[in-house]
Amino acid sequence: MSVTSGNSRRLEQICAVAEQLFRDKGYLATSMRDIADAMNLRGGGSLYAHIKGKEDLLWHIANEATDAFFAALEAVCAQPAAPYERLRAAIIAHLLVITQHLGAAAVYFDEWRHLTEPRRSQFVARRDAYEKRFQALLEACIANGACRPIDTRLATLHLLSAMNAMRHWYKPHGRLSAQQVAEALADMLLHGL
Amino acid sequence: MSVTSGNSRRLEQICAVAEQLFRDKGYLATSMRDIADAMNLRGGGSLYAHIKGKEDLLWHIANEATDAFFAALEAVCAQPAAPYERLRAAIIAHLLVITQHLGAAAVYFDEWRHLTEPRRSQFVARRDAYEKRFQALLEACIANGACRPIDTRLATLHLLSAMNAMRHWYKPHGRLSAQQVAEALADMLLHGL
DNA sequence: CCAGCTGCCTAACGAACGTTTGTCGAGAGA
DNA sequence: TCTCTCGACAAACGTTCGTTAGGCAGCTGG
Repeated sequence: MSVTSGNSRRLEQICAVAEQLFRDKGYLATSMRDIADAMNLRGGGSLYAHIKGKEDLLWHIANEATDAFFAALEAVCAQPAAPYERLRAAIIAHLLVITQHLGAAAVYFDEWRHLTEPRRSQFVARRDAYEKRFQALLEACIANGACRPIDTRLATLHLLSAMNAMRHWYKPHGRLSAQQVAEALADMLLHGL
Repeated sequence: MSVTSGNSRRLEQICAVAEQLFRDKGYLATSMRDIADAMNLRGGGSLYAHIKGKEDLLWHIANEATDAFFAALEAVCAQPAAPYERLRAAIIAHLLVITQHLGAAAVYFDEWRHLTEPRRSQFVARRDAYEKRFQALLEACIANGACRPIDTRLATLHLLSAMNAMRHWYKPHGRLSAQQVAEALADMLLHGL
């Protein structure tokens, strides 16, 4: 994973700080000196004992996010359930991953395009595979009669992008818990306003 | 509008090119030299006969987008209609503005945060006002009984962010026309999957 | 025919960026 | 105690950025 040396505890700290800054200001607007400052280091150079370059941070965070989404989806699919219940569970699981990894979600949805090849293509391939799994869940619902026969491609694009848009307005420690927000959102997505 | 001189036809051309690049690569990743290149000019300096600075372009595009959204919403509200039909018309109008101004939409939703104060605050204020108008439309539907009594704040956030997420996947000249996509999306938002 | 304006060119500026390098103090192991 | 390792420090590197300045071609109105 492109680590140069030693203490991987420290690497996780750097990634956590970078995640927050990438979400707040964006990848390009975040300098190595910003990250160093946020860790109480005096110069950006100190970070290079732990990483090979700035893009390593982006790559590491992007993969963490991808892993989290896949893990949540596979946990849902591992359990026996009717197509509709499975889709609903997958939606809620996806939303909960976002609420728990807001920084990584920003990288996963917005900042990934600053990856250079070939990592960018690798990322996109994994992302596409995840979307196909979701589309299959939706098609199972329609085949089952649990959903209206709508355009599945359009519906999948809408469903995923609508879920992902949650990162723009969800605030932790708000009036509702993450679980409550996720359930309410799943309800609106499945049954409308 | 921060124009330094002369031909405002040329300014519009610059903005059109910048809009495209800001959408493709992001504001920070787009250099003045990139914009000049895309206009077949040989150096970034030539642009400064028409603008005062890079941020002027962002500001100009952001305002064009805001104006377009407000104009579409006011056209809908100017016509007499029941709350539900008015909400549906507003949704479709909003989606059509996005399909017709994909570059400006990218600035309106993503790149605006690179505006510096006080313009950033001015932009956010206008954006908030627009969102409040939409929330009022939704509340009218609930008061009317046309919609279920859901959490209006949550529903508004979801509705707006779900509509805006369309910019990530909509492609002009696709299988469906913009009008068809907008109507299908409005249907899914209002009635679920 | 010429004066003036407009728009683009070229070159350069200072600042900020990611990254590299050499140094040094603190702690661990023998 | 000596030695080795590790993380942080400070300074500097080459590049790219937004921006400025000066000059020059071509059109326009008198």
